[in-house]
Amino acid sequence: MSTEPTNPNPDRARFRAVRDEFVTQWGTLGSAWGINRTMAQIHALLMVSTVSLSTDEIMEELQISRGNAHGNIRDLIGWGLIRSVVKKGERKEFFEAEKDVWKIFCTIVRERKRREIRPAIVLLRDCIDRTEDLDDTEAVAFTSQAKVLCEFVEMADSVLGKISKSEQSKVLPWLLKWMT
Amino acid sequence: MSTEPTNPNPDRARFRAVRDEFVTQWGTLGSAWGINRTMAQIHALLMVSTVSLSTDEIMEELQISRGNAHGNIRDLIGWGLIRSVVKKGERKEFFEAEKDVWKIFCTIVRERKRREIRPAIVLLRDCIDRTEDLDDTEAVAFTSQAKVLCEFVEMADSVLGKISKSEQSKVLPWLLKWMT
DNA sequence: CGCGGATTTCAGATATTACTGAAAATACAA
DNA sequence: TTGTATTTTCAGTAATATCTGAAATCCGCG
Repeated sequence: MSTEPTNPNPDRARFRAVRDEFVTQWGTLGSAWGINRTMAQIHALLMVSTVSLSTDEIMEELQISRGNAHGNIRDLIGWGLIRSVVKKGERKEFFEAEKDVWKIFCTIVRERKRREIRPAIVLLRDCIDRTEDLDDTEAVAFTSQAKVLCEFVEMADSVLGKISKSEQSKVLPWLLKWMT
Repeated sequence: MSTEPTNPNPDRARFRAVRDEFVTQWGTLGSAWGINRTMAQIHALLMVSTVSLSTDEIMEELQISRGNAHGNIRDLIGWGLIRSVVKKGERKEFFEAEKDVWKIFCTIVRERKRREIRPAIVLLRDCIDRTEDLDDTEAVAFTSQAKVLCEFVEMADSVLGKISKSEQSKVLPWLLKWMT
């Protein structure tokens, strides 16, 4: 007899390994986009989970503390990327992620617009307001560049707004057609 | 007579104050997008500067060390957002930023595609490959979600590729028209 | 060569961000 | 109300990312 116990379910083990790698790597990718690694991991985990998970299950899967899990779960709810669901007969909260990629995309776009694009516009407008009346060469160039940037960001803001308010069924085919 | 010396050039002082705030805030915004604060600040500084700046001038303006300035300047060159220029009669390097917003946008899109979108596609394809043959319910759901994500990211990749290869003069008016 | 200004490197210091874990607060059933 | 499961908070700790500054290297010039 072998000293190595035979793996009782190699398929399941393989699935777990791949899923874990996905969750881990998704976390890494998230940090490149300014998203907290753990938050991206929890999101990834819930996106590919068929059932809703409790805080304890998330803690166990990702080997993280309660406080960490809790905070990041709340943040994800704040972003609108996951929601809490009540299971009958269960006292604790369970969480599930939106699975529809288009909806996920629109949610992220909306939140980024609100949290980062808007503040950029406010900053640029303010810079323009406070330098428009100056006539020093440097100042004029500054104001002019700020205006160009501002117009661009404002345009991006409205385009993203339009897209995120559209139906997937209207935008996607149309994008695909335009892409050829 | 006043103890406060009269400011010799209030306009210039105001301009400096606004520009400094712009540079600082742009750095903050950058970090929300996963960009090193100092790198974003150097980029901001060069974007609104009418003249090219040396490493020493950048160090002075942002009050940072030589090593810090140097590394971030190299990174910006790596992104293609700034370039070094030689001034005749000067031994040291000077740097200037691309000022055209559309070009800046396309450069960032191209680099993000290469550095972050492509790796995501590789990850997703790999996850799909390694789970496609499994028939456990969980695994099937995982593969299916990975496929949906992958298709979406691939589509985003091509759309962004198309846009960043287009002429501003072709895309912008067209976007504006579509937006109304 | 050898000098001197400019650039590059990198080990150690610092700052920032994220995480832990236990205590406090809360919610709910009996 | 009281006991218990669950959630929330947060001070302290850890991990990571960033920065400093001095030494090493590079490079054009006489």
